[in-house]
Amino acid sequence: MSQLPKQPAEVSVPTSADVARLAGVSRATVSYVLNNNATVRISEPTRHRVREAATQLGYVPHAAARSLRAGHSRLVLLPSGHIPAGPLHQHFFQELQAGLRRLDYTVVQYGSAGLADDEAVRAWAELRPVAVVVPPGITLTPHGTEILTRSGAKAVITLGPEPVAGAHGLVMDQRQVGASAVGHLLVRGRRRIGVVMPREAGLTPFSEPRLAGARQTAEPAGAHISPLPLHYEEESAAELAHRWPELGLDAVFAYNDEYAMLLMRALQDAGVAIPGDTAVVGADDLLLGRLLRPRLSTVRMELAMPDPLAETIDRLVHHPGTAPVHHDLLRTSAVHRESS
Amino acid sequence: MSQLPKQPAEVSVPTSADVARLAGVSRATVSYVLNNNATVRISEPTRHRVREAATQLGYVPHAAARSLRAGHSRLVLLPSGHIPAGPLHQHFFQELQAGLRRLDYTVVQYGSAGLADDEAVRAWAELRPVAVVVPPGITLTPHGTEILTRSGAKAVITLGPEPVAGAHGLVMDQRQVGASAVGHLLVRGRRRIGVVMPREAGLTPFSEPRLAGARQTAEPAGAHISPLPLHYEEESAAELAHRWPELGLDAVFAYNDEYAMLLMRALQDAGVAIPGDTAVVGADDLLLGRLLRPRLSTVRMELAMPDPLAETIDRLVHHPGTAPVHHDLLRTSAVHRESS
DNA sequence: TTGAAAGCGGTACCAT
DNA sequence: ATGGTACCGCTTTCAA
Repeated sequence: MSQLPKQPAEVSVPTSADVARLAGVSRATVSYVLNNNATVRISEPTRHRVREAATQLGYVPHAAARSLRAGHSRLVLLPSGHIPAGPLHQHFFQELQAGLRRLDYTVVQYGSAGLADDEAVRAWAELRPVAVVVPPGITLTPHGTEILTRSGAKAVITLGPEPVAGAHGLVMDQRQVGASAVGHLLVRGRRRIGVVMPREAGLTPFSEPRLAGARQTAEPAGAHISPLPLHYEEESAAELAHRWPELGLDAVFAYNDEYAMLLMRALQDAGVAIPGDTAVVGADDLLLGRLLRPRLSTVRMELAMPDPLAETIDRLVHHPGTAPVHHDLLRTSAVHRESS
Repeated sequence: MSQLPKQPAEVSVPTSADVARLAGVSRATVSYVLNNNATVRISEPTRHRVREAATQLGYVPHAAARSLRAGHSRLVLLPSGHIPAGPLHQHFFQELQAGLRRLDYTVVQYGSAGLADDEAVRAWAELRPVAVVVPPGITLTPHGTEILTRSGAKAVITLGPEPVAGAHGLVMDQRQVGASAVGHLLVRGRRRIGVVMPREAGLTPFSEPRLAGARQTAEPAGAHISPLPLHYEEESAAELAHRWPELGLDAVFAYNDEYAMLLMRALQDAGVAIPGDTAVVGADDLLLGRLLRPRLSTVRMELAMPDPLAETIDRLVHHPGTAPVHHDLLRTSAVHRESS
């Protein structure tokens, strides 16, 4: 059983020609058998000999050669950025990936951190993906879209907050998050609202739109929004809590539950009553937020239809002519607990 | 400026032949120029014309064709499983990826969730990666290793708790985590120690070794270990906390900080004094654990040398003969706060 | 039922 | 300083 072959380093990779030779047939026949080609009839004994030879050699077809010949790949590229992917996204991609694999696509994540926009796009294009799904936090320019389509991508899909010219946009409008949070706070009578802006790099693509959404919602109600830069560190939170009185805020939307928990603890330590003096709202509906006292109010987010998305991609691949689709994936709702 | 070309759907992808035609040279020359081939001298005007033509057509080389010809790729494959990747791993991979890219490798994550072991391995092998880095939680059999090396992989590296025959093992021995936690508890005089076992699927590759490490450390000290199955849900924790008195434990290692926070809250709500009645230790050293009262004791984990790992891989690629390396990446240390 | 051969997009040797 | 061309591994007509 699989005793490691201590060959002199240079083990040559078996090709379909090797299989053919061993089975005593032509490469064509090997291809027919291994791909179960229905348009051609191969005798059972031959099929058997070919299969036998293949497993004996440990033959694995060469994807590059195959798709080179075919003129197209079934590769779906999923660039990933520097953003620490939260459980929500991870789950979403997991589903998407499963759905695409069911449709017989090869899904691959390509880490693009540290590449300039167009470098990254070129790198993706070299792989000749049939579809590219760009998550929020990675910027795709119209020019980038063009490079991709010109290199054969049938579907280019952005998940960012803004539709990109030429690409199909499945929008995740982060503004909704800010809007839900602030809406909730307004209903509960708050008017002077802080919005935490994480200082951590890479989060701006999320925090800026959330702030914008907060502003849009606050304005008509005559409420006031103050951005509050914050590091994800105890000292930073303590410092912010320290000057809380002079800020004169009666509520804060803390970007997400983690920043909310951090800030809430600091505020409590500084003697600020929650929700008495200041209401606190997070986002993500983490389990941990429910363990705090008071329990953390939050904005719950759901990503609709990862699976239909797989089918949408499949449709786009087959009918590339289609006009860009724009869809909103994000569903948000405020969850009232005790901190607001 | 990049007005979207509303072509009748079938835009043909430009090849090096197209570039050659437009520049009025041969394909060979195009290759020389675009790859800055030093072994051949091309006149400046020609170089210019070629570059001009390439950009004008939006030419991007075809990676598959290139590596088919070259006989090898520079692809490093990084299978990813169903396990919710924590920040520690994400950071580690980020670094590894950056390091490898600096060495001019193409790094790609391949989601293998829902594939049987050998299906997955075949799928990887089809891509003819030059190296494969298998994270913990994904099982690689010796047979799988053989398939990969036979298909041309020069370096197969496992990050799991157990070295795999034939592969280079960069071990992350999760037992250390349990050992550190229990060691800490023993020093503080605890003897009847519970170990939380998450019921969530996919965590067993981590939880089992941690339990084993706990047992190994407890035994010589005459301490007793009780596994405690727990769902990551408030009800499950409450239920466990409810029968805490009858368990007669004076300490618990809660798998990680998240489970620890969950359990600690439930215990407090059930009237169990922490650390008076029961000491609690988590793992991961999350910031959030420091916000609890009492502050959560934890096991800090560090993944040594992601960057040297990139260079190790590079070396392995160049000198494949090398005997399997086995190395321990994980550094753990207990951090005493207030919950123990 | 099977085989011979062309060709996918690049690269690199050998001529010119 | 350039061009012609064989070849990488695989699929797919077309012939036999």
